[in-house]
Order: sequence, then structure tokens, then C-alpha cells
Amino acid sequence: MKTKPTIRDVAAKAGVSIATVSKFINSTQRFTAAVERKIQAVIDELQYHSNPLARSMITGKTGSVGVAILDIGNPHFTSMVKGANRVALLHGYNLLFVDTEENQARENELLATLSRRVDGLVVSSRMPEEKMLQIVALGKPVVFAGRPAPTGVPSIGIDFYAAAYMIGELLVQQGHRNIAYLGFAPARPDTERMRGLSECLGSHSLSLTRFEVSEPTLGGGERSCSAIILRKDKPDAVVCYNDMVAIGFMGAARSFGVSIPADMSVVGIDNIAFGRFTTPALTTVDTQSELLGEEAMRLLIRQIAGESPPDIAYKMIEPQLVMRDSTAVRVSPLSPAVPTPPPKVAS
Amino acid sequence: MKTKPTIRDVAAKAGVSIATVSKFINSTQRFTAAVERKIQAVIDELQYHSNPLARSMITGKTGSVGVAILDIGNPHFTSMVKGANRVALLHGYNLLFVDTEENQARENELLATLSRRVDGLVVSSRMPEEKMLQIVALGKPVVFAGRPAPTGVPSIGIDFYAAAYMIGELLVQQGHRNIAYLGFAPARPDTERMRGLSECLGSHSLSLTRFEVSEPTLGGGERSCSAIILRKDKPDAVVCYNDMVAIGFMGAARSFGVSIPADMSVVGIDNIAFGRFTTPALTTVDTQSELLGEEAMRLLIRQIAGESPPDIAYKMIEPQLVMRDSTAVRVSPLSPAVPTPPPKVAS
DNA sequence: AACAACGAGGAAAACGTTTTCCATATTTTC
DNA sequence: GAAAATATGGAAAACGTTTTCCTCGTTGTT
Repeated sequence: MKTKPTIRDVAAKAGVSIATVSKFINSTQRFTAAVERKIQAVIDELQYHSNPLARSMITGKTGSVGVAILDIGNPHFTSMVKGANRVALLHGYNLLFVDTEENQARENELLATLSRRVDGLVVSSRMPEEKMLQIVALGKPVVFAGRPAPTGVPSIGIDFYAAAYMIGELLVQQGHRNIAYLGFAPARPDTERMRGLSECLGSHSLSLTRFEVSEPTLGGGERSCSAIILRKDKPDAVVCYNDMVAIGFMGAARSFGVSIPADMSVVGIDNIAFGRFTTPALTTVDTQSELLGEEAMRLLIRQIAGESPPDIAYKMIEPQLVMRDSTAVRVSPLSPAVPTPPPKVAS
Repeated sequence: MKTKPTIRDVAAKAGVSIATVSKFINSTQRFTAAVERKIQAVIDELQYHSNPLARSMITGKTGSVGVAILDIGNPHFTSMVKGANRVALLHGYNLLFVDTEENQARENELLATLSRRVDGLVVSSRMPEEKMLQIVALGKPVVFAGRPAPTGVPSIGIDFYAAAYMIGELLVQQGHRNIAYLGFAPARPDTERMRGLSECLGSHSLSLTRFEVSEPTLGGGERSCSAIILRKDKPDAVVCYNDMVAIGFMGAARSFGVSIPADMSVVGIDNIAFGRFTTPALTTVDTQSELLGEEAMRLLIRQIAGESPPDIAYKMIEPQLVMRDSTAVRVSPLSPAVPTPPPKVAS
């Protein structure tokens, strides 16, 4: 009564061998109706469920896939998980995920443990290439999502270069000249964003001012606001590392009395759902987080199924501009060569 | 080279028995320095990691705990996960979570599978009591978080009754008389909220109008807006099932030309981070999602450690009102007995 | 009626560990 | 220096399955 019933219990009670029970459960062999009925009855009576650990040990398959994300608090990642979850379920896998952000130090251990419990891994964490290779060395199928992966490793990328470039184009068209980038670069993984933006500006003979955000969150955006707002030659547009930063930034900006987009345009990256509900609604570029998750999971599942990695190496998601109300054409005169002192605003 | 090294491989290569290697790894016994050095060297060379499945099979422990949440897209749940993750990590467990929303039909299967892979379960899904009992019957330690659980089952509750009651108090103080509740009740789990609200109103001789939201999300809140806004005796305050609904509702309301809080007060429940960044900032009541996750995990871990369930049965989290700008004292005259036709607004 | 072919069911090995004993080798104690 | 105590290491059973052969008994074919 205390301990869970094993296959041995049902075999004994049904008067057959454990082999028979196993084959019946996995429907790998047919038996006479009487036998099958008897086994089923005993299974129901005992509430028997086969132990997946034991099964996995011998089959080498677990029936689940893992997803490692950086920050479960960021809707971009949760959307990704949703997409991944959907296709995993569709293919009969279930999804386990871990949030690696909470304890960077134990990320390795976490992933090592996880990797033994799943048939494959999609990892979306930001990490140095070296660590990526360690994960690949775990020997499980893995696909990296949303970040450039070492060559030869399957991955779904997001074309942040293009994203940033189109943002730059928009802002320049709207007459902005003093454009700033509020970025996040612990191990500089956001060079793509910055490159896209500065190359775009460069093609218009403009240069980019760069600011650093402590972390890619609402709080990070909030805290980095004052440094930008209070600057002598305050930028007339700032493009943010992602939507979370942008939303945090806008909130703080408002409390400083700067009005968006009248005084300053702001744009994010990701297109999280909340961006539609801020005031002003956030202009951003859609990185199709959910599609990203779906594609990554498809890739992973194909890889688990044994398709050769070279065939399925790489794919890039093309972002799309989403115009909303946090950007506007600049009405004040183009920024003069000699900056005029900014008007004092009510703080 | 192809297949992962096993304990047998390292034993052979180190010239000792597998028992010795096992004991060394788990530090259950000391050996001579030479032997230990040798084993460690081989482990490093082979990149050996012990197989957690095999280990779990014999020890009966997995070293991980599971969390089942309803909707990973809702920041309330993700905060909870963050809290749970933190204390799990602290106690040496790692956290696996599954999103049960995507496929309600497979929820059972999902939980059954998960339950075999973890030492215990925190479940925060909304579900009928019968299903809760099924989960308990799985035989793993489990704590329910955020919802009332069957008696005798450990759980951390949120006092939604009190939450709703204090919202009602606030609104009445502010002069609102025609107060509506926008709720969500597939198997009516939100009766607490509604009870709290209507009992509060009752104590002021007011009655509650009730509206139904299709799903507890941004989209749900958005879609349910028109039915409320376009009503002849439009309520002057609506309290929403949760913050997501409230934010969606406010967004739609704005597009209908009703201004919040001037024309109508809105309040949510949960206090998700984004509520500070809407316009107006959302008045809500803090359910301390992160604390909820922490407490639930602590309870679970104590239970895994073998403390008797009766001792640790139940705890209730007391919510706190968070006043922001989506509520205001009502300036217009108290709602007349005969409703005046609503002003035509630009749609 | 004899023989092949087939179908139903079982015995036992395997998966990679942990753990309980047991057998030595080494130290301590007197 | 011998006996007792202790430290060091190993053999083998166990965990709960799947899977690969076998062995029968039954059916079908000629």
C-alpha cells in the first residue's frame, strides 16, 4: 500500500510475466483478448503507472525537451516558451524549462542536470561562445534560439542588425539627428543591434551616442533614464535594447517631465504585448518571439529524430517594424551645430 | 567516443571498482590520496558526469522540484516562479516548470509525467477540487499555491476575499456607487473575489453589477470592454479579475474615448510590474506573487524533508492595497435613478 | 497425417547507478 | 610483537523497466 506498484506487481497479480505486461503497455505485441483484459483490469485496479525513469534508462529517451531561458520575467522569453511548448506538445514531447538568470553561477550545473533529463535542449540564454560549446559537448541535441551560435551549431537567429537598421531609418526619416542607443552589453552580445543602428546612421552621415543600461529590465530602463534626460545635448530619439528597457525608460521620463514623443522619441525591440498598453503606445520592431520558439523547437525535434545537423544548421527571423505612438516626426529645428541649451522643464 | 562514459569506464581506467568510484563521487567514504587523485584525474579526462536517472532510480530522489503554472504569459505567475526558484536553488533543488494552459486536456498526463521526475510539486493551476485530489493521489508531496485547496492538503492561499473587500472600501470611500466586477469563472474559482466585493458593497447598501471576461488576459480585458462601456447605466468603477484584465480593459476604454479615472475608475488585482507603467498607473492590490512562490516552495521542501502534513497545512497571504492613478474620487453627481443618455464620444 | 509456419508468452540480460555487506591491509594498543 | 581495532577497497544485489532471443502450442498446407 505504501509503495508504488511496479510492473512486477501487476504481472504477478495478472498471472503473466513482466515481459508480457511491458509489451502490452507499449503495444509492441498483441495478446489474446483474455490476457489483455486481465492485464488492463489489474492495471486499473492497482493504478499502475510505469516508472519513466526506469523506462528512460533503457530506451535512452525521456519524451521531454528542455528550454533554458534567461529571464522568465521578460515577456519576450515567455512568448518564446509558449511557441516552443505548442510544437513540443504537438509532437508528443512535454516541455520542461529552467530560468537560468537567478543563479548564473549554477547555470552550468543546471544545464548539465537538465540535459540528462531531456532528449534535447533549446537554449536562449545569453552566454559566451565558450559556454555554448560546453553545452554542445553535453552530447544532447541542442539549438540556440535568438542568439548567434558557434558555426555548425543549429540555431534560430533574430536579425537584430536589420531590426536596428530599420529603426535607424525610421528615426532619420522622422527628422531625428541626435540619436542615442541605450544598450546592454555584459559580454557584448548586442553588437548586432548597435552595428545596425550605427551603420544606418553612418549612411546618413550621423553618429550614434551610446548609453549603458545596467540590466535589460523595466528597472534597468527606469534607472538609466536620468543620465540621458539630464544631459546637455539631450538626444531627440533613443532606441532601447528591448521593450522592457524602453517601457521603463518612458515611465521614468514622464516623471522627469519630458513628454514622449513630443520632446523625445523612444523605440524598443521585441514587441511584447504590453507595448500596446503604455502611453504612448510603444513603437518597436517585432522579433516574433512566438515564432522563434516554434521554429527552434521544430529544429530541435528534427535533430532528435536524427536528421544530420549540417542540413538544419541555421535560420534567421526577419523582424518587422511596428509603428505606434512613441515616435513622431521631429518638429523643432534640426539640431544645430552648436547645441542650444535645452529648455528647462518642470522636473 | 560516441557514447557517454559510465561509472564502469572510469572504474576500469582508474583501476578500481565501481563501488569505489561511486563512494568517491558521493563522498560517502574516504580513500587514500593516491586513489582519490587517480579517480579524479580519470573523471576529468573522461568528462564523466554520473547519470541522474540511474541514481534517482536507486535513491528515489531526483533533486528537483516541479512547478505547474497556468499561464506563463501572466507576470503574476512568472513572479511566483521566480520566488519559488530562488528558494529551491537555495535548498539545492532545481526547478522544472510546465505551463498547463496550452493544453488543458493533457494536463493530467503532464502532471503525472512531471510528478515522476521530481521530488515534489507546487501547483498553481486553476482546477476543480476533484483534479486536485487526483494530483494528491499521485503520492508525491504537493502544495497548492494561490488557490484554496482541499482540506488537509498543504497550501498557500491568497486572501482574495480581503483583497476585494479593501478595493470595495476604497471605491465606496471615493464616492462610487455603481460598481461593477469584471470576473472570470470557468469553474467559479473567483467567488472569493466576488464575495468580498459584494459583501463590502452590501455593508454600504450597494449592490454589485457583474460582467464576465472570456479569459484572464490582456485580450480578454480588451474584448470585454465594449459591453461595459456602452451600457446604458455605465458603471463608474470596475474592479477587474486581475491586472492583465484591467490593463486590457483600460487600453480598450481609451480607444472608446472614455477617460480613466475621470469617467470611470478601474482597479486590478495582483500588482504586476507593468501596472506602474500604464497610463494612468494602475490602482491594484498586491498579492505578493513572489512571496507566494517562496512560501509555497518552503512548504514543499519541508514536506519533502518529511515533516508531517498536519503541521504545515495552511497559510494565507494578506494582500495590500496599492493606490495609483486609475482610481479617483467621483466628481459627477451620484448616479441618478434614471440614467441619462451617455454622451456620444468619438469612437 | 505430417510438417512447416506462425503466434502467444516467458527467461534473462541489460541500462548505470547506490548500497550493504564482507575481506583484506594497516594501524593502534597493551 | 601479538591482538584488536580501524581504515581501505571490492562483490554483488537492487532499482523498474525494455528487449532479445527462446519455447511451446496451435493453425494451415500439402
